[in-house]
Amino acid sequence: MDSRYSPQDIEEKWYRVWREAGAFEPKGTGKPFTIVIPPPNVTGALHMGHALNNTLQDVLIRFKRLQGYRTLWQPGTDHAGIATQSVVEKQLAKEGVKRQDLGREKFVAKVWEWKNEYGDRIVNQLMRLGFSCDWSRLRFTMDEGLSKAVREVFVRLHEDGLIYRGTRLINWCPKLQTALADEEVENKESKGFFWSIRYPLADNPAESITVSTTRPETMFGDVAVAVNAEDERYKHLIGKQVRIPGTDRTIPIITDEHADPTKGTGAVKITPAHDFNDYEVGKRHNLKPIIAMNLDATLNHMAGKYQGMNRFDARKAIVADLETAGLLAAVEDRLIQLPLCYRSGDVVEPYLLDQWFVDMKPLAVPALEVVERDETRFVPARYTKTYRDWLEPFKDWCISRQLWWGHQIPAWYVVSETGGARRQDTPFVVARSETDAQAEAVKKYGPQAVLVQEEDVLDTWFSSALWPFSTLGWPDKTPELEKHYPTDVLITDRGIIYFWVARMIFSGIKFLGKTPFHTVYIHGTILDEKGQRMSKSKGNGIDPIEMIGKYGADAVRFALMILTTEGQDIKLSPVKFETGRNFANKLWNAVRFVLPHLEDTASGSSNREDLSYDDLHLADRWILSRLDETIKTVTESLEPRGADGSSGLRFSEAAQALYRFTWDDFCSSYLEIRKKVITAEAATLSPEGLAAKKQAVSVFATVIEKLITILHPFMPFITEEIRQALGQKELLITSQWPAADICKQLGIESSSEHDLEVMTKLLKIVDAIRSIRGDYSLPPSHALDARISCDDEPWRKIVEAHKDIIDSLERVGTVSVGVNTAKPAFSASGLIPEGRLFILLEGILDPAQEKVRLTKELGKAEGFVAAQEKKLANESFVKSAPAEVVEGERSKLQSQRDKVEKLKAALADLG
RNA sequence: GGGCGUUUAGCUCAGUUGGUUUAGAGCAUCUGCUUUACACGCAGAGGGUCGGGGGUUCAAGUCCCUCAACGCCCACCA
Repeated sequence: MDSRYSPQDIEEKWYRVWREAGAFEPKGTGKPFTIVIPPPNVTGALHMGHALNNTLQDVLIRFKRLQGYRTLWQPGTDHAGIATQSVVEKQLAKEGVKRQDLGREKFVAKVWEWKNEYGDRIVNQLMRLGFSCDWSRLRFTMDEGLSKAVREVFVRLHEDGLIYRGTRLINWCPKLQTALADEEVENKESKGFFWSIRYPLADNPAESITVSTTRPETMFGDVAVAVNAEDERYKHLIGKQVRIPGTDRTIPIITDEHADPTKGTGAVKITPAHDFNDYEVGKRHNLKPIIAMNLDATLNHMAGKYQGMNRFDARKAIVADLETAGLLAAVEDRLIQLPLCYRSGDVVEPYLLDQWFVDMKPLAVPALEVVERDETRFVPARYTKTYRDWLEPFKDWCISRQLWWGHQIPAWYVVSETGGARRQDTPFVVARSETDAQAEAVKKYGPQAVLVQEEDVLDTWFSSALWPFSTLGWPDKTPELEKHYPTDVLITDRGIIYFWVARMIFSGIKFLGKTPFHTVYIHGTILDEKGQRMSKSKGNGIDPIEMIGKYGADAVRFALMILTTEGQDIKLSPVKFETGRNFANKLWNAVRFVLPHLEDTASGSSNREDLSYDDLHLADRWILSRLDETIKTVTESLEPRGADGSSGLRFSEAAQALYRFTWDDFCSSYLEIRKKVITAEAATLSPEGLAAKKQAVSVFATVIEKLITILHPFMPFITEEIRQALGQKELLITSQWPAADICKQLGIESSSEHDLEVMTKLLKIVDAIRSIRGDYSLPPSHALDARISCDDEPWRKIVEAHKDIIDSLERVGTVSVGVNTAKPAFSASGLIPEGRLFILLEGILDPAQEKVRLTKELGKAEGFVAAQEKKLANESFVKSAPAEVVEGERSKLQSQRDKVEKLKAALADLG
């Protein structure tokens, strides 16, 4: 074994072994535990967000697998409608080809080609991190099975009257030429203008009403001017007609509550086809909307001379013309919220169009209830509010997209009913297949019915919403569905609570009658070291694959886990992975150190049954009880939902417990104490010595075996490698999670508290010696003579019995242990529990320095005593605080008083 | 405009239901180490009074109010 752990050598090997062993597949008759992966886009490349998100899932899955659950981590990818279509379009553009040149069928074939060629990239990248997804069950949202689920859901929702087609004002992306859902629009603040325009009265052009707008180019779609009924300024104008400048068209002045007298001029133009508020106003007043724009965001025939101009050029031209005509009353700078398409970044136009919608209220109500009833819980809990606030307004979901890549809507227009053409009033049938559609159309409209399928595809999120059950085979009744739905925990980021989480919950309830997961864990966002989001355009991303190459997959995983505290964003920089790498190296070396002795005593974990309480050294008992504590902490921290209903998923806490135990307790203390015994040359030992060595090695083997098991979810590769090095044949990944009962088994439990106490005190003696060594900058080569003075005989006996612990942790020449011994000349004093410590420093001791050191400590102790005395002198404290708290404070005071006395004595001794 | 989060050593962060820590860790800094598992290491040390202000309480980093800074999300661009 090399002194440096080289992850590169073993990661690929173990991943292959695990896969060949089928270790990732659900097995056995244990209780199922299921996680569905948030499917990455097929176009995606692995980023740190994926690394974090999936490491969390893998930690849980491996933990539960070791606990004996029948685990399924269901993987897959998302077809990502717009994103994927854009990628392929861009690629074609390089060859000078437009998708329209190819036609729909050929273009879609091209996208499939692209998917088949590059779609596995992200999957392969996920594998590099060791993720134990059941890859044999890899799914894609456009697979035949999942598409079947999509059609089934569409048909059923339609049958239930929850899907309808209608003309509504929707968000239109002119660049992508498709409708968008509300959540797909991002508002961004931007500089703009607020123009006030005079609309002359029809019957008296000398008089006018001034309206204010940020979008003058929509004026050709105006159908009214609204004022507030209470607004004195305009009362005399209500009911009159005004002429839209540049046209002959006149519109009425109406009253509506929407007109706010405090905003602008108080009079507002009403453009129902191009503004969401105006749309509502128009409905209230029965005003027919007028569309003034084409789908490519150029003005249409309503705009007269501006026809054909794009919206931004037209705006400039119109404003200039108004100014010339003297109709521009005012111009004001203004910050406006520009609605942008989340994919293309183009300015979204509200547009009146025929689209398909899902009626949300009947679906949302039960989805709110499961959260109310705690059947699904958000961690952190605050996201419950985010979820609720989004669902509660019950806004219908626009699900149709004018794209080619996606699930084509399973609706067929009976064009034969409208003269062979598809018109707005053409009837349609919705069915699971074209054959079914045909049959139904024939039944309804006769044998001459001619069908044309709806061209629109469904919103990508429509299929992702079904992910927890479509991936398991629904609508078929598969064994997987039977066992693994509902799933357990969903782990994702806050960005897709609306898009995805909410929709999975209502879909799961609607079609399977149960919420799809009991816990939704929302992790933080990975930021760069300055706290900015990582993005391609900023170029501030950290590539996980590069980090794996540099530090190893285990190091990347471990660092991310130690940084994951509930819901907190993570400021990341490459140096953070050093923690993980160093930790792996530490563990590696501990094993490397003891391994030869495991072999030469043949006391590997296989024949450990001879471990018995009587033979155990104090350090053995101590490390075993620390191990039990660590097992308990890690187990409880990882549990998603404790028996008492408490939330676990404290990843950082678990990782830190493992780190501390391994580094501080196991390596720094335990191994150092037992080093001599463990490494003693077997051939030179007496029978007793050999037995002691075997004991020590057995304890080491026991601890390391349990330790690598509970560490395995975090660092799967190195732990599997160590397991094999220990001579175990069975794979660690499918072994057993340990119970925190080793001490109990060995009969240590009854005395463990005392052991812990003694050990802690002994370690404090070592600390005191080391502290003096440090203060005098004495190198380890300088062996110290230590005199330990105990306050009483029983304690002296214990210290005497465990002198070897002190000796092994600190280079001492002689250690003598007495009771109330006098301070030797030329010695430095140290404070230890139930005693005093003297280090002989003849020729080294600097009384002045010693005085400074002791005085400083005395000051601290005296300050504490004063504070404690004051506290305990406070009658209301003694009266109101619980007895044990008061008692605790009293004993603290006592021990500090003791300390003060000893320090004073030490100072007096200095002379 | 509304909602949420953050503010604790130079930096990055822990700190459960207020009281066993006179505030912890890692990194960085300083000192001493070729101690034969590990310099991706060992030992020691310095460094915060917990954003500001007010309040509740015997007791507050921990609860309440308020102010400030930073960040995120949502909101009809009249």
